[in-house]
Amino acid sequence: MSRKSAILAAATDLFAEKGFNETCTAEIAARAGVAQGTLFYHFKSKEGMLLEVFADVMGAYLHGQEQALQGAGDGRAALEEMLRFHFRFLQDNSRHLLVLIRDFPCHLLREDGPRRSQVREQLLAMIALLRTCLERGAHDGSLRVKDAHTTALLLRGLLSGLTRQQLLSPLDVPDLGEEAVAFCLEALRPDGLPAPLAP
Amino acid sequence: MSRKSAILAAATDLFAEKGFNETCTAEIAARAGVAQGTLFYHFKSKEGMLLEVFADVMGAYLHGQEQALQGAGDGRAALEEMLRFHFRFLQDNSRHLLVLIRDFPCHLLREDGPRRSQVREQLLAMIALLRTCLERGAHDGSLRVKDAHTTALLLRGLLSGLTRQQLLSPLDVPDLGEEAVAFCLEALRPDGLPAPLAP
Amino acid sequence: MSRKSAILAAATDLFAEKGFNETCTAEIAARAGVAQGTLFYHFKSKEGMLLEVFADVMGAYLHGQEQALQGAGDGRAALEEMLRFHFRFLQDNSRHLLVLIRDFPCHLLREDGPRRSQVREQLLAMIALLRTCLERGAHDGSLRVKDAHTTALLLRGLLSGLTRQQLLSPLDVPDLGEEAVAFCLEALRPDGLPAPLAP
Amino acid sequence: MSRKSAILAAATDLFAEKGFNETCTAEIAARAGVAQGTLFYHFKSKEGMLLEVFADVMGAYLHGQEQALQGAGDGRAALEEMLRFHFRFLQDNSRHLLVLIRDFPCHLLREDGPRRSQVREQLLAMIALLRTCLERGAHDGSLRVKDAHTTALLLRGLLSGLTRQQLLSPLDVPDLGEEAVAFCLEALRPDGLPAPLAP
DNA sequence: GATGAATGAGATTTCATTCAT
DNA sequence: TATGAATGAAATCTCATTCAT
Repeated sequence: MSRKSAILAAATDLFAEKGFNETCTAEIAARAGVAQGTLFYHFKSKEGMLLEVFADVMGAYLHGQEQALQGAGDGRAALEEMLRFHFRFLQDNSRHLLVLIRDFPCHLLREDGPRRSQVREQLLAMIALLRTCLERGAHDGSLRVKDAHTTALLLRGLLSGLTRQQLLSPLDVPDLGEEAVAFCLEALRPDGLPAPLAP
Repeated sequence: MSRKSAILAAATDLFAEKGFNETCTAEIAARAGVAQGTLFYHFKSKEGMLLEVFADVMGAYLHGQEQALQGAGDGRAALEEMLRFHFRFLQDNSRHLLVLIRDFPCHLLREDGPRRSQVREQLLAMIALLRTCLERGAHDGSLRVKDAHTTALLLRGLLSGLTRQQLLSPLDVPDLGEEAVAFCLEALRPDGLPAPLAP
Repeated sequence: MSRKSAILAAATDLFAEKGFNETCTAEIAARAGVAQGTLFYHFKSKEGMLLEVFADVMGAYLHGQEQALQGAGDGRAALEEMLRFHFRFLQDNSRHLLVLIRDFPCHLLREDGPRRSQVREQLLAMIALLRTCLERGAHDGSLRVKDAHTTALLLRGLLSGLTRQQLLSPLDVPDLGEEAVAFCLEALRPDGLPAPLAP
Repeated sequence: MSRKSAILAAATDLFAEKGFNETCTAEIAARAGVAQGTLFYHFKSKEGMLLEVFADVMGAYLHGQEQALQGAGDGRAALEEMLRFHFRFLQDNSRHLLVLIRDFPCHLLREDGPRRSQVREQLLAMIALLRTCLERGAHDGSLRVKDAHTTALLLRGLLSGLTRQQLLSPLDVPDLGEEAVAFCLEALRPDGLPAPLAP
């Protein structure tokens, strides 16, 4: 593993574990097994590391969501796939996902810059993916959706809120994946379609 | 206004505006119009200020939710009231709510201490309120709820996620209050109950 | 001596001795006998210290020059006083003067700021003083001056160049004060006026 | 152009533009179009680059002054040539001259070393040139000079001070070349010689 | 109760220089 | 001859907190 990826891995771990602010660059360097200066040879700044970590994790997540969307049948099935993928990703990569939701670099995105716009685009891409899925369902009658964009935002809020609660809550929160999937599908169920039998 | 409440007000504003880490105590003192030392006469530490700000805002929020719960008729109506109260609070007190969701003191709550347990209890109280509401609906048949605790957690996750998205997203997010209320009610609608007419 | 003036004194010494860039803040703190943080309690930045040191020394210098100008008789005598004062100041306060000419904060003055404009004004004040003196001499016939402003600039360049050479040259340079005074007076001697006898 | 001269050219530009301390080696390498390591293959250190840049510029300057001195008639004419050459050089090569006067490596010259003594010798050569000129004038009666060495130092101080003021002053300083030449010639004019007519 | 000067530990970042290739 | 990744020492500055008054 190259030094740069060692740094990236160390930063990902630490940002997830302790948060961006509480992680100091000396710690990242130590965990990556490189000198402090090496960090700044490979990245412009600590913030630059976060942005790159961010883009990487988001890239993997988006890739998975795209595949979930493509593989599925009707809109409802696609949505189910996407929701399930989210919670699977949460289980398998909780460390990585934590970076996304812990220090989502809100303030970083207000200003501009190449990395920044990349992250913003990824965020929009996720919403677009959800919208595509919802529009398909609206079209084929498998989902009841009034406004696809609004509903996409609603779903994204729900997913990120649940994930945040799961990973960061001081309370012990059980895995709400199945419940959440059922909740969403039910909320978007067309009138004619009967509720699925409980498992 | 006493010095202590001036400090609290200043801290609330700044924590909401810039976040806990980015706010320095000198700034709080300046905005409150007191000396830096005065901060530490009234509070044990900067973290202590956050905890108190937190408890205050959460107290007001909980108070409102309790009233919403008590005033309403059946479980479904009560839930609707609670959800609507949340988004009204978000509109009227976005600054304050921002403190709750921006720096939700996750790491602060892991350790113990008197203030810390207060905050944890408030968090539990909110979930209990939602559960009460859901149980009432389950009992009177106005809501379809399998497990009240799980659903309460789900609703809390949804609310906090949407609020976070609303207040912190780098994207322009419209007010999703109405959509969210409809979404939740629909998800919990009993089979027999017809969907409400669109407005 | 207050801590702030101790810092100022230490900074003056070190800036004169080693130059601004080669002096580190830890050294200033050590020599002033204060903690490093104290520097930044009293000054915004290291550059802020330089600016203040600068303004102080320049203030003392200007004060002396003003007195030299006021006390003298005709323009020629006034100029002589001013030139002599410069070289006396150079002898008595070489440490302080060194700060002025070593790190004359050229680049600092391009941008703006309250301190910066103070320094710029002091610089202009010095030139104005020289011009006043030259104009007086032009008026009373004791000096031959074509353009007072230009000549003032020329004299300032000469003085600072000589001072710089004196204090910073790697060569051993003798005190050129007397020579310089004679040189300047001779250069500005009106046609009618006989050259003074050599001492 | 060889790599080494590309480096030298880049260093000259940057040292003149931003000063020695504010120029970093990475920048020099980038502007020269070579790798950072290459800098240290050709030069012992960053300081070594400055010394070489210095010697080069000083060499060109001295060469011009020598020619000015040789080509002229009596001492007075020679001095005039030399002074004029200085200001012409200042106009044509302000970038290069800036290196000489901006970071005149005072502290560098205190210690020893082969390059260092070269620079010191060049400095002495310049003074010697001026002295030669003054002595010629003293001898042929075209200049009134009491002590040639002292006056040479005085002229050098004047020239470098004016140049510094011209190139680095935060104030807008007009070209003082003509004034300076006149000023010096007048200061050294023998009693019998009438002042030249104003142009 | 209130102050604000002082602290010192620690954070990020810079940069000349080295060295294996 | 040339490279460029890597270094680590050092520098400036921040900031929560303390304490004598």
